Amino acid sequence: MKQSKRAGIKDVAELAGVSNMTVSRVLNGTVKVSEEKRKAVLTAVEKLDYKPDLAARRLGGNKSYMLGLLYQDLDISYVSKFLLNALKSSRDQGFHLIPNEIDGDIEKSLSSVVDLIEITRIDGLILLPPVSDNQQIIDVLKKHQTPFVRITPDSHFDLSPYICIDDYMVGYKMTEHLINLGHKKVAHIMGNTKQGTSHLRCQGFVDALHTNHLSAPEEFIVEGTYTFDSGVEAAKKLLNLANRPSAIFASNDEMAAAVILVANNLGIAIPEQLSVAGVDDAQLAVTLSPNLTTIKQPIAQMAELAVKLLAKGADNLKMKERISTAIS
Amino acid sequence: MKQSKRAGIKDVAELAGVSNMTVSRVLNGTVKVSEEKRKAVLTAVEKLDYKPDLAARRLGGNKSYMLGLLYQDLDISYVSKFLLNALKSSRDQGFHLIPNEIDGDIEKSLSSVVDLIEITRIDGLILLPPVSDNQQIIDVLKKHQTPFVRITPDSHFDLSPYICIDDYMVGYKMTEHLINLGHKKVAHIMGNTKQGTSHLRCQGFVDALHTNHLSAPEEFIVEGTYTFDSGVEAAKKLLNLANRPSAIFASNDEMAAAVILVANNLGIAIPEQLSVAGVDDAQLAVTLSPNLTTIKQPIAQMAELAVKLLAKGADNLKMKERISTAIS
DNA sequence: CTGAAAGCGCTTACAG
DNA sequence: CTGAAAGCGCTTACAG
Repeated sequence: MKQSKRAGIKDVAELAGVSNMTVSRVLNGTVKVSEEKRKAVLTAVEKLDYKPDLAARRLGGNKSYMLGLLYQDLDISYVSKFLLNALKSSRDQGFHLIPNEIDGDIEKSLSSVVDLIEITRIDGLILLPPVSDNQQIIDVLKKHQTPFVRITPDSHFDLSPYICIDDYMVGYKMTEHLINLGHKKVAHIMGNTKQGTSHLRCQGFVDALHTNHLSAPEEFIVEGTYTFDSGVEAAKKLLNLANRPSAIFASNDEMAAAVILVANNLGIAIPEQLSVAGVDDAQLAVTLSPNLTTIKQPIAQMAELAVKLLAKGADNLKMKERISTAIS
Repeated sequence: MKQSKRAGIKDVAELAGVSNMTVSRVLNGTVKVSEEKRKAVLTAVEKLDYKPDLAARRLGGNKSYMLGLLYQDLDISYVSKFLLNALKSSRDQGFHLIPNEIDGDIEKSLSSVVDLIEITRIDGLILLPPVSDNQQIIDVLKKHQTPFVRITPDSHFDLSPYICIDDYMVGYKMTEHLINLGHKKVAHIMGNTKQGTSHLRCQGFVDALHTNHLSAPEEFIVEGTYTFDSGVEAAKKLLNLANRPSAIFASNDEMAAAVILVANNLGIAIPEQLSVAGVDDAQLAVTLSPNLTTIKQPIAQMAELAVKLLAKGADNLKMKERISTAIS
């Protein structure tokens, strides 16, 4: 209470009867320290309420305990929710998160990112879509060899570690959800077949049916391209079938919305005669229609995982992390 | 391009033919340096693309170039907008902003604030409402002698510097706005007379009338308490007047909404027979009714001012800063 | 106006 | 497993 100054590492070392290094090692948990000394250090730390200075740690070592978050528009609910959760996770991990906007002024944006790397020496960056696919940003990060994790990138998946939802499980769970609703005749509108995502979701769909001793006739799986128009085409095919499905699971919400439109035009009542399900993509975080079942992105989990990956250090970065999803 | 390592202050000093100190002084602009050397330094800085390391600056000196922002709920549009603007201003001022949530877990929240002060050694904090009136937080900041600026606090204005809108101008401008609309008979519903804010807005009202060679009869100024109910009472008094006003300026939106309700009940058409104006308080940032003219808080300006005040250092902190407003 | 010295509080090698 | 030394890259006094 009467301490004129905050306790430093040497105060702790003195009280514990060890050297600075032992204190440092106990706190960082990198190297083995004898139980005896470890306890003495911990006790001293507790007693003095010692907290290692962030700047000194950065300057002496090589970790800054700071992470950056690159976003484009904070006003988007997806972004602010991610930020909120990322801030919480960062705090839990003992890191600070510095949000940084990437806007139209790309020169300025790039220079602010470089400053984050060179001046602040952040330990890593999280890129939110659409920054996840900003080649200029990625190039700069690569050049500076800064660890970064991209959230749901659209392409170039091999460029860096990234986090996306588990698309197989998306397909599986949504299909299972429809089956649990009592549906036996479930159809699927695939997304663009050039994207792995589409196939994963479709596989989940097929497997969920199989697990539940059901199967879909060939004509129940229609290819789309994730656009509303392609959804309209696909829906027409499915709903004009002699033996039409009682539920349609579209690979994204745009196509699901198209299904609803077509059904309405055909006088098919939703949800009485047809259940429609979609998947919420990327920044979208709203349900397009009250009659549409959709899968929302588990933003909190993605944020937490992103922070943890970077907090653990660049070495632990795998190329891909998948997150399970919840149906709403 | 081929530099194996980033340029340090000594590299700049060497290139410029001066000492480290001269470089430091030129960059911080604190002390006079001869024009000749200053130019040499600047040239060298430019050539080497020198950027002083943040941690070293913090450790060597006493500024961290980091600010904290305390908020309670990022989902509130007022908060995310403030954050966004504060982030931009911080960047412009060469500071980093670390957002930190204050939630129900007050122990944890307080400790995170203490960490911000003791570990990160931020240079100052911005408190957003309702944190601006959180006594526990304020006590901690006072104890640690950390500079902080409160945004639109509700009370205890002498506890710290704070930023609020210029209430006199709010009253003045809104009244002027109504006069410009052609109104001659403008009434005012004051807010709680125990708060200075109410009197300032009322004075602005009176002065605006006066400047425009108008005046309000005594019964045109009614006291309210900022509540909806008090607005109803006040509106009844005003609208039942034999010579009733053609425009009513209420000191906040709650009371203005009440006026609209009462007018509707009385069969008075808005805006044909009556114009209603209010003031957007604190976190509110939406217009309550399409027929209501309201003054919005200049969030961007407040954020910028808050950052600038803290960036300039504790010495420059005045107790009160006022911001002008815009009518929408 | 300018500089040489010391120090900020940690961590990285280097020894043992 | 543990410690003494040196250094991270700046800035603060202290001199002149």
